[in-house]
Amino acid sequence: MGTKADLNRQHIIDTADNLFYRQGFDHTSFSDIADAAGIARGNFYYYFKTKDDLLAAVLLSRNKAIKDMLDGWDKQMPDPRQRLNRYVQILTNCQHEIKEFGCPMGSLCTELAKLRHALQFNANDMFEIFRSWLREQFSLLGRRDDADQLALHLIARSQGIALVANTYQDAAFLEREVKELNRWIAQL
Amino acid sequence: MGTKADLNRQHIIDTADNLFYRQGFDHTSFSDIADAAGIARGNFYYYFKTKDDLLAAVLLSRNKAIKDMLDGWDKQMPDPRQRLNRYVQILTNCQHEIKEFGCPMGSLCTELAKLRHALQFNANDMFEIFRSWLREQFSLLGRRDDADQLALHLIARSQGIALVANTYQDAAFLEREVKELNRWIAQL
DNA sequence: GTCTATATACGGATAGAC
DNA sequence: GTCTATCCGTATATAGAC
Repeated sequence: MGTKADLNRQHIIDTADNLFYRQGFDHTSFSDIADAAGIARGNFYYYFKTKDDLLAAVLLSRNKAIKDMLDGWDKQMPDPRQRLNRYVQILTNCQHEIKEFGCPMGSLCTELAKLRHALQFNANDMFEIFRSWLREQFSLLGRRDDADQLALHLIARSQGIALVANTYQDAAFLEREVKELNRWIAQL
Repeated sequence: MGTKADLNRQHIIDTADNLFYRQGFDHTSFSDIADAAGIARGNFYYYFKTKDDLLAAVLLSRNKAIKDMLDGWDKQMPDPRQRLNRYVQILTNCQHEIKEFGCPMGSLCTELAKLRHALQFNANDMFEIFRSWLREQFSLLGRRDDADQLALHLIARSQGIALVANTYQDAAFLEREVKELNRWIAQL
């Protein structure tokens, strides 16, 4: 439904999503979100009962965005190898954000693990969507036996690159490692 | 100096270090540290003026521990390949902590980046100590031209493994990837 | 649906007795 | 050096007028 309330709700979710990414979940206050979204603090609770409710909504919103993106890739690209390279290309396309704030998925999962947050494992769904999609591509390449291991391997490689690029704020390192991953995909 | 005050100071540092690792820096309060260390909140400020001072002391303490460890390895093992494998073995030895809390260096750097903390780049020193030591080992293996790139590559691989092992709380994945890294070192 | 005002808890940090 | 008591800011969350 495209009612005004629904649009406001999604606007809050998008604003919170962005701030959670840039500042961390715990470190982002309702005031931060309210200010950035242009609404009053009090009105906030009309849409979300607690901060955890808001986090849950952000996670669902992210999951949908990831699924939509992968569906689009599937329609545009029939070749699994091309799809794998498109996955790796995220690192290049988002290199400025990654340099500043790391990976939105990895940094959030890391934080929720430390907080021992109730939604810690809900956040894994983001990775799971990528993982099953990657598994499918490796299967199509004939690697049915170790498709899942290859999927997790590629995710871990990407996460390591994002973490180091963020820590060192080094985009050149990121570019080098992306080329390395492209070579790895080519020789599978 | 081994005075009582110095011992207390180091005791606070060690307690804070452990809590920062398990709960995160921002999420750990003075009350948490005081309770865990068995001292009163007020007495805390006799040793450290601010929370940031305490973090700085924790970082220095970590740096010293890393240097001492690497010096020990250098004395025990003359072969650079053996040393590289010993580095990777940290993942296996610490798999339970990594599964629960991730890598102490990577998760702290990730958090400080989000907080835009003044000591964000001080925390990188931990990685820098490993990086220069790894660079030395790759140089000894005859890879003088790309020694630094190999060092960063290995650090990124390790970080990705720790992050995914923590996110999925999956020790089997960690073990598989460690074997992969051992193969990579063997065929350098 | 949106706002202001406020309850309540907890954070870092300080003062000062002992 | 160690403790208790406390200030002050900010956080989540709620109440209730409009």
